[in-house]
Amino acid sequence: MFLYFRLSLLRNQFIFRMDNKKFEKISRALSDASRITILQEIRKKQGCLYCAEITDMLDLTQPSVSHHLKQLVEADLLIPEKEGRNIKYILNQEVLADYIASLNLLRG
Amino acid sequence: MFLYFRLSLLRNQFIFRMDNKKFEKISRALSDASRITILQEIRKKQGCLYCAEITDMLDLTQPSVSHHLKQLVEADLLIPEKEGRNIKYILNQEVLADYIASLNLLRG
DNA sequence: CGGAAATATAGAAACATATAAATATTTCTA
DNA sequence: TAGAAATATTTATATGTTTCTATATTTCCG
Repeated sequence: MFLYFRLSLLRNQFIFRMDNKKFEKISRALSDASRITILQEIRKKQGCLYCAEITDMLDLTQPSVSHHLKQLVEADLLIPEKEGRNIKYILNQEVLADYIASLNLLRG
Repeated sequence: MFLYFRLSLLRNQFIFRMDNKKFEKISRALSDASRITILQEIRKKQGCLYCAEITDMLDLTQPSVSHHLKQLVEADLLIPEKEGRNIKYILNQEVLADYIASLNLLRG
């Protein structure tokens, strides 16, 4: 069972603190060069990119890219949206905001 | 060689963007339950804790704790300060702020 | 319906990580 | 200076991660 706590109101949007398990999972998802690149490229494209575009831009085989995308989706950083046989990946702004909020709790 | 770029001025302090290698290293340091606990406990104690206190509070052997502390230090999240045969670990607020700033760059 | 295109999964190899036991190093103190 | 206390290093083992090749699944289109 997951317990979330409301933390603060920012940018007209609720920010939730995440538990340590989730924080750990997101950190691990962020701890790989290819996955960081994926997120940066999605940011450049205003928040979403297609799977095929990601596969093209990385110097990895298709299954490897699929593996990395899975980690990002399982960490809730990306939301996959099926469009026929293509998949559009959308950056999950809320989870990213929650992760940042958790990091801010570590500060003095 | 390390190249850093000045990003913004916040809280009377410069925030620097970090390169992806450093971002990756910090993320990896944050991707372990014991290390997250260490940082949270340091936060509770206003930013610093002694090695012995950390070893006491974690249910791990001393070498394992030493290993985790090393990772946090090598990621620059903790600054070790020797005091005789004790070591005081201080949270590196600046690096944490830089990491958060990098994450904010991923947002829309 | 059959083939092609897009993505996912399974399996294996190479490498990295977490942990503990044993030992080493550093530094204080009696 | 000898021993104890605090921390680090080495070594070994078990587990996890990244990457590939090969194959499967899903979905479109002629």
